[in-house]
Amino acid sequence: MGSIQSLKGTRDILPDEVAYWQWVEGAARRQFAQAAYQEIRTPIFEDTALFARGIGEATDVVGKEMYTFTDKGNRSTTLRPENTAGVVRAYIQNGLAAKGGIQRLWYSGPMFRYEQPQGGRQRQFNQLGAEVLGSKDPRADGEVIALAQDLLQGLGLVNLTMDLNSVGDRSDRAAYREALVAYLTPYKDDLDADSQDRLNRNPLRILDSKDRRTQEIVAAAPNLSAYLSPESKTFFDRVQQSLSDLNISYRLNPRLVRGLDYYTHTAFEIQSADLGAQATVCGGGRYDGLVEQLGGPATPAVGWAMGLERLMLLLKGLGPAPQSAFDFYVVSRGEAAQAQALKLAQALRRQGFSAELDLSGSAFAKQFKRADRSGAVACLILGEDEAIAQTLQLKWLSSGQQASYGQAALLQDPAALRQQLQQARAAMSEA
RNA sequence: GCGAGCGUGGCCAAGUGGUUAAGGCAGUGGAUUGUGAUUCCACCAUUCGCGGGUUCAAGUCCCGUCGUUCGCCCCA
Repeated sequence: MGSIQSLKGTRDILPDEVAYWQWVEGAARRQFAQAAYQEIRTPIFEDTALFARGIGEATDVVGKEMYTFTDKGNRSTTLRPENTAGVVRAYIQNGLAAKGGIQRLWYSGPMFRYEQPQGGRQRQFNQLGAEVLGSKDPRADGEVIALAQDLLQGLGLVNLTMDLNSVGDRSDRAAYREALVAYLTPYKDDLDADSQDRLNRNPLRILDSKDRRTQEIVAAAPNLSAYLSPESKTFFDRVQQSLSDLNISYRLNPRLVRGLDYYTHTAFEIQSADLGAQATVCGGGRYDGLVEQLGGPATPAVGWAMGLERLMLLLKGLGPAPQSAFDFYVVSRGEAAQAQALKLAQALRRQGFSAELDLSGSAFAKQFKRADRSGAVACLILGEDEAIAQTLQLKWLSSGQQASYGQAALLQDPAALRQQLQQARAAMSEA
C-alpha cells in the first residue's frame, strides 16, 4: 500500500450512508424542537479533570479508555468520551442555572474511547443525547425516556426492549455496597478474575457480569431494591407510573447497573437483539449529584445518550433511507448547447429546483443512461438544434414523454413546473 | 488489554506450492456521429494488506506487523 489509512476504530461515512445520518438528524431535530429542547454544542476536548471527577476515577471509561494527551501549554487534555460531563460543565460555567427554571438540552457529535473496535463499537463514534437539568419531578424521567422511544419508533425500529432499574441515591448505594461486599467476599475465589478485581473498586458492576459462575453467585445476592430508602422507592414508583401513563413498556432489571458513577435513582437501557454483543442503543438515567459535584449548585438532572453508529446498523437492516428524488438531469452536446446548459442549470437552481449538469461530453446515449441512474424526475436536453433555436426538450424519465420548450419559457411559470414535477414524482412512487 | 477467525481490483469473489492471477457487478470507450432496455466488442490487479523467511518454485507454508470480524472487558 504505502498510502495513509484511517486510524484503527475510525471510519469514513460515505455519501451513500450519509442519507441515513441526515434522516436521523432531521427526525431528532424535529422531535426535540416539538418538546422544547434546545441544542447545545460544547467542545470536543476538555480538561481531563472534568471527566475524572464527573464520570468517576474507578470507572473503566476513565481508567483505561480515555484519549488523554498533554497539550503544548502542558495541560492534561482529553477527547470527550461522553458528553454529559461537558454539558454540565457548560451549564455551570455559563450560569444557565442562574437563568432559573428547567433547561432542556440536546446534542449530537463525536465521542472518543480507546477500546478494541468491534461491530457497533469504534474509537470515534457519535452520540445523540438529551439532558434535562433542574427538575426532580419523576415526570421528567418519563418525558426524557419517551423522547428516546418516540424517536426510535418514528424511525421504524420496533424490536427494541427497555430495561429499567433504580440505583437509589448515594446513601442507599453506600449501604447496599456494604451488604453486597459482605455477601460476595466469602465467594471471592469463585468469582471471575474481573469481578474479583472489582470487589473493592466497583462492586456494583459485578451484578451484570456475564460469567456463568459469577451469575450463579450473584443470583442469591441481596437486592438493591431492598436497600432503597422510602423516598427513593416512592420516586421510583412515580417514574414507573409516568412510564405507564405514557404506555411505555419496560422490564424491571434489578441487575442493571450503569458504568458511569454519576447515576442516581433511575437507570435504563434500550436494547436490540440484532446488534450482537453491543446491544445497547440508548442508555441513560438520573444524575442528581453531578452538577454539585462539578462545582455548581445542587441541581437534579436526567438524560440519555444514543449510539448513532448502532442506530445506523439497525436502520440499514430495515431498508434504504428515505430520499427525495432529484428534479432535473441536464444533458447537452455541442459547444453552444453546453454553455446554454450550464446557464440553464443555474437558472433552475435559482428558482429552487434541483438540477444536475452532465459534464462528461460523451454521446447522448451515455448521458441518458446516467440521467436514468441519477434518480432525476426529468431530463432536459440541449443539442445543436436546440442551441440554435434557443429551445430545449423536456423528457419525463419514467414515462418517456418529451416536449419542446423555449429556454426562457420553461421558467416563466415555476409554480406550474413544480406541479408537473410533483405529479411525475407521485406517478414514480406509485410504480 | 486478552482469546479466536479473516485479509485477492471500487464491490462480490475463484484459487489449498508449479508456466501468463478465473468469473461476476460497477466503470470507461466503441458497435449506435441525437435518446434510457437488451445484445456484442475492447479496456480495467506486472500482483494477492505490509515486511521478512522456507523452497528450484509462494496468493497458497512459517514468523512478525497492520487492519478487520466475532467474543471477553466495558459501553452508545
